[in-house]
Amino acid sequence: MATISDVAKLAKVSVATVSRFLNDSGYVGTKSRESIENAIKELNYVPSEVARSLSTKQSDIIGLIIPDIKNPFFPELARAVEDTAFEYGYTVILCNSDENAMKEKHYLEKLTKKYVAGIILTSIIEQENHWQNVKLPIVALDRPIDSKVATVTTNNQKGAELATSYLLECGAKNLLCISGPKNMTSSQTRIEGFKAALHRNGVDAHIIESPYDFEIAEKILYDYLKANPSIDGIFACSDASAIGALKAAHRLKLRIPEDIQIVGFDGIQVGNVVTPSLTTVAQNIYLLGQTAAELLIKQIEGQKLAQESICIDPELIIRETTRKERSE
Amino acid sequence: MATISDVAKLAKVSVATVSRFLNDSGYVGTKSRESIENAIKELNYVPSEVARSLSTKQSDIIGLIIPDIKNPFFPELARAVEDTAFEYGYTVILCNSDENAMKEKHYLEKLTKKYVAGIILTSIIEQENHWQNVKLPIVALDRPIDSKVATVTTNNQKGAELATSYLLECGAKNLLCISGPKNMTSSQTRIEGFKAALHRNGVDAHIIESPYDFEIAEKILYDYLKANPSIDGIFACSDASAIGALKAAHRLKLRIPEDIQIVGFDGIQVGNVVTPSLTTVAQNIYLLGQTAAELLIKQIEGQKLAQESICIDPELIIRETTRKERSE
DNA sequence: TTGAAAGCGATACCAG
DNA sequence: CTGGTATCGCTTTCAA
Repeated sequence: MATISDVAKLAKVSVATVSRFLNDSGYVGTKSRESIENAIKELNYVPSEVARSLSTKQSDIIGLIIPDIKNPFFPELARAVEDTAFEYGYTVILCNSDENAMKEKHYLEKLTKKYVAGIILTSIIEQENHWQNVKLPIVALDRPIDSKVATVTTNNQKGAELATSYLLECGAKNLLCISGPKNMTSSQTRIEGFKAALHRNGVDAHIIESPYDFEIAEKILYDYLKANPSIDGIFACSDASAIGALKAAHRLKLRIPEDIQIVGFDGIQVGNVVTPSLTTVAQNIYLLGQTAAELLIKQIEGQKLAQESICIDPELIIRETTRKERSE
Repeated sequence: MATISDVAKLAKVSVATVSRFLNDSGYVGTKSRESIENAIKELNYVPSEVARSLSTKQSDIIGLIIPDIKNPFFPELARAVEDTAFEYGYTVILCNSDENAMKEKHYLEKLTKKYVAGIILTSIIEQENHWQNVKLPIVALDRPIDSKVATVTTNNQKGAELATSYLLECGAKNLLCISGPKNMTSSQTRIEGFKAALHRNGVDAHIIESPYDFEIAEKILYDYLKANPSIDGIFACSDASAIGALKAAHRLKLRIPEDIQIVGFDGIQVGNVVTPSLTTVAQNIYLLGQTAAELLIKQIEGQKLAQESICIDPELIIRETTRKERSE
């Protein structure tokens, strides 16, 4: 691998001049410029980002910490982050935390060691403040972590209200809400929205908890629906549990949407391919990722954006698990 | 940020000693050890990987270049790579090439600049040899690129034969094969397998081409099945096109598997959630990724594995788009 | 068992 | 416009 001084030697100039040429900083004469260009060609020279990082204490690497890329919500998010990073000349390191605080900490430290430029984080740790030590620019994605940290989320409350009202509008009388894990703020907020919408309509309802996993949700819902046949409308806090509910209903020979209607939350691809296709509150996943990346890059590049938080509206996508019947 | 010399100063030893301590290389006296440990605690010292990289010319970063993380095949693959990397102390940079040679080249160069330790690559460029310049350890994943490069693939031929024979066994008489893009070796190999199985059985069949995208496949298949109602068995070279076929058949009011049977290829999650659930030749995606990562790390750590190539057997997963009827 | 000092490959300040 | 050189933080001989 050729180095900058090889280039300098061959071009018969100093390394300083080559460096200036490389970074378009300061003057470089036409002759110098030319011979440097040739030398670079000839030596097949590629500057070392590592050396540059060491001397500038900066890098163009962004760390992305998410629970699990296998979770269908995250590929699109990761893609959006990567696209945006690419556009601005950054590169992304992918870390799967498995919702595990130890792993999250491990990665945080590891990324710090690498002088990453900044971190985008869907954190499991919503209460502790172990990122206080992290001096880097951070953006919290999907889950807020600290009021001082820039955050990008979906308007969960609004989305849940949208879903719930629509279910009611479609004639559902006996509602069930499938919440996510209790420690997830987003799930809690969705439940708030659910309750608010019910309250406005004077209806009462059940709430049960299930992880965002369609097989587990299917089991839980199978038992629950069997025991509570009067339920005719379900709002699930995730598409995964909505699909679980759909499968459970299938097994119980309930017709969808005639006997029971279902609305999910997230807007992942599978919802569209399942039969009947899932009515859902779709988060704008790509925009979420893109916005987070842009916010981070702004911070990295110096613009202080004092506790800027961005909340993105979701959108109700009506498909086949609900019936529009204007409640007569 | 504290540096190694801060630690040395505080611990009243030399940086060399601290370095030896950090890397467990060479002797460090008990007293030195102790004071170094304290100094590190006190200063909250974290070694800089960048500086280390610069002096050792090594790093613990692995580059992973794939077409698109949104493609349902890749999240699990990426996860396997990341898990394995994590286990061995490496970190992975994710790059989406979009099947675009320019982007692929860009990333290859970018990764080189960063002194990545090695690269795992699902390449679009199967003919050109632009990786000849890349001096780094490389493993080709899913798609072979060069006989000199270690490769991990699924046994596509065998998988296709498995699928085709099974379709025949289930009584299908009039087969259609949906191939992938012509320039993909894996798709070509699957077609070989399809033909081989047919040949053994003296049956003839149609082959059409479709991208690995279920919406496009649905359109193509809708027209094709409409024009060729005699087709009663489909082998798709990807689950995506299989699902497209399934949807098309649905729209044509064909009953599955009574009127038409379908077998896919890949074994992605959605196949299981679609209705009826998809019979498919499942690649062992996780193992694929894990093996590639292990092969790469072995190379990185010095073991020369002259053109080692690993071919992993897929497995037929029988679900609901086929009917087992032992050919009457 | 320890430390001094020479790199690693760039950047950037300061003279010229 | 250009070049010398200190510096970034760590590793690695080589002597002591």
